[in-house]
Amino acid sequence: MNKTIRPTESELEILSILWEKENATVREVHEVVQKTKDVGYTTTLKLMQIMNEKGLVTRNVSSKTHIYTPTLKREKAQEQFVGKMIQTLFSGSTSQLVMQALGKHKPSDSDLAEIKSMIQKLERK
Amino acid sequence: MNKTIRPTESELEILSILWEKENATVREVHEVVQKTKDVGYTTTLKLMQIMNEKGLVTRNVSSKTHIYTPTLKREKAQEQFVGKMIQTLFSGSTSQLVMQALGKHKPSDSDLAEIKSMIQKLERK
DNA sequence: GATTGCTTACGAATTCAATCGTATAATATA
DNA sequence: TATATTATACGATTGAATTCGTAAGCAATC
Repeated sequence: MNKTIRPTESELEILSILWEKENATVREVHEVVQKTKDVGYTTTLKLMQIMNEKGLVTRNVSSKTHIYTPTLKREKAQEQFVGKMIQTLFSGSTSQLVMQALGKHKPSDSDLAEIKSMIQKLERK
Repeated sequence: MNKTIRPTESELEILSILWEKENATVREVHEVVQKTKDVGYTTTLKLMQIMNEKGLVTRNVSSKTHIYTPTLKREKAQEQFVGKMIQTLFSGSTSQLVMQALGKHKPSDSDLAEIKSMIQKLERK
């Protein structure tokens, strides 16, 4: 049961927009999508309709313009993708992933502090 | 130019095997693939041929049994996917990715030490 | 009330990943 | 040498993701 739902590339992009906004209309989503991809409005619409069928989102149909809300939790998706990534790209080594991430995209000082305290917590275990 | 080459799911799996072994024949790769997926030999063959066309691998054809070598560097792929992931799944926050990874997949003590020293290096910048 | 502009629904076309069957050549072995 | 094994080449199929055109409804505006 509960087969792992695996958002596709485009679905993930839409989800990320919905996660940011909490919920949104097709047009709102499409406006953001258009900044990176050159696709028509109905494409985004169709995509979101499919996502609804798949259960990735729900929608409020009470007014003419529907409002979409993500059902898949961001944390869930993060877990899924990070796990897969560690396996195939870092041969199972979490620390390798962390090193790569820190090396290429340096976080702010306060974020670094946060990570440090997390490490200390882990060390005490 | 130099459009980003984006390995698909299956291609990534094959690449990860090639990265491990440095280089390998179709049969060697297929033997590993079979442990997880139930697919025919020719499927793996075809996949690797396509990867060759795409330039993801090269092959030495001097003997009957070809030997495949990855051209896409593991580090390159890591960079690509980690970057994308930070964007779509962690709204640009590297530290969030790091926290999630550490939380769900705790590294060994020595790895933790390594990460700590990396953070210290970053803090000095 | 007619026109214009959005919005959804839906079917269809296209593209691409993945899978496999069959033919053919090369090699090993009986 | 004849037979069996193993390899590549290649076409074809399947299924899923993506894209878009068109129709139809509703609402604001002329």
